[in-house]
Amino acid sequence: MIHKSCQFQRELRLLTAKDFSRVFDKAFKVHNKAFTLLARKNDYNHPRLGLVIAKKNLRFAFQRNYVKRLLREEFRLKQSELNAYDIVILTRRDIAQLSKKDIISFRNNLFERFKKRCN
RNA sequence: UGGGUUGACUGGGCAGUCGCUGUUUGUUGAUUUUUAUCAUCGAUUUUUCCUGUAAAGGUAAAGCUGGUCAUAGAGAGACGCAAAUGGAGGAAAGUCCGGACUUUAUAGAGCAGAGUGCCAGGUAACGCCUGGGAGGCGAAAGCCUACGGAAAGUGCCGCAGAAAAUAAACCGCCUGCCGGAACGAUUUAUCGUCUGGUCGGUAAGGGUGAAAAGGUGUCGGUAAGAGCGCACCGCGCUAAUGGUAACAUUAGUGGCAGGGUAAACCCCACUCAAAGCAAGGCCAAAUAGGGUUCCUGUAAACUUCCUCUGGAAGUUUCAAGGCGUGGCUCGCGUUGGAACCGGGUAGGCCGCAUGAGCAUCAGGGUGAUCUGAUGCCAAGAUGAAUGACUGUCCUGGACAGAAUCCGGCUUAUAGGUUGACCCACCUU
Repeated sequence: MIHKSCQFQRELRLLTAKDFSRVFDKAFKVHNKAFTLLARKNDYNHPRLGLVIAKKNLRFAFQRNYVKRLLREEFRLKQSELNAYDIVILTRRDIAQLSKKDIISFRNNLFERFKKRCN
């Protein structure tokens, strides 16, 4: 049961354009320098994650992959602490100038603030 | 040993924990297909009996067919679970070339357009590669080169310069002619030198320019000069020899065509149909719309018939009606009903991982590469996987992420391994 809470399977992701536009329509936001987080309550009993990593902000594919992996890993490990929300995380323009260390700290900051908002 | 040139390989390792994704096997078995048996229900056919003038209705049996339930057998099998096993690159990048594949087009030929451009070979093909030639750079190994045509035509070439091309003559140089008068000689009016003008000759020298109609010469020649002649070099043409060829060498011959620019138009030779995996193929819900068939109803119109103030049949048009608005009436809104067919959207599946494949060995070839034998199967996602954390080791990890697939080119790249060659120095 414990290990199950650290999985990241298909049902934990936003899969279709409908899911995404549902969140974009009506969501509350959490910002910092690197990311924007949009969230909306869903009808399941688990959270779901969707990522929007714009090519405009991060030009090279390896950078985009790196950011995606960071966010996905954090979501995977923290999912039991999150409520049943559909979450969409967008990158912001300034992220291209940040170091890997900074990106990690901004990521942690984002999730902390999101948890506070939920509670 | 140091410096240099040029190929080939590699692109952090190990252990543990957690995760993503493909494949295979096993397992559970939602669901589903099919067969058999039993039960039950319906349609239909035949027959029995009953009612009825008839049409028809009811009843029972048999045959056939379909649905449902149960049991048994066989098969498929989602989401899962478990185990095993695979999971980015040398450039995956740029999208610059060439192919495969798909759809469309296509008798053949031509024009236009685009591309290529020393020769030969390799290849599925290429603008790639290999070998060779020519030119250039370097002391050498070696490196670089869009390397066909300017003697088909057109365009462009500032400034300078006399002139930028059937040549011309600014300063010069030189013969002749007409003068001058300084000097020298003497034959006393002639010669030489100098000097002014002029008819000509000249292209050696100066000057301009990127370029001035080959270059060099203690050569000959001349009034001075000049390919005017000669020798050598260069160039053109011809021949021979070597080479598949590009080309090279040698000999003869011509005193010698000719400014540059063709990544300017152009000419010549050769090549090319177009669009791309969002190609393209298949399955296909809901809603809306299309077509075909059947059915219900009643009204109107028309036609035909009969026992003619009426009735029956047919055709066409239509919706009385139905449904919704809690029930009823009015009102309002909406609409014939059913079955089937085809197109097609969302969505899904295929295309899609066995290939101009890789490894080893043998053989042919200078080589690119080809042939044969044996062995191997090596990412396949789709809101898009190939990762995170911890420990440890070292030389402290660069550039950078598959998206239909191959062959190249170009660009980026920390460090490491290794072959060959050149030069210098030292030792023997």
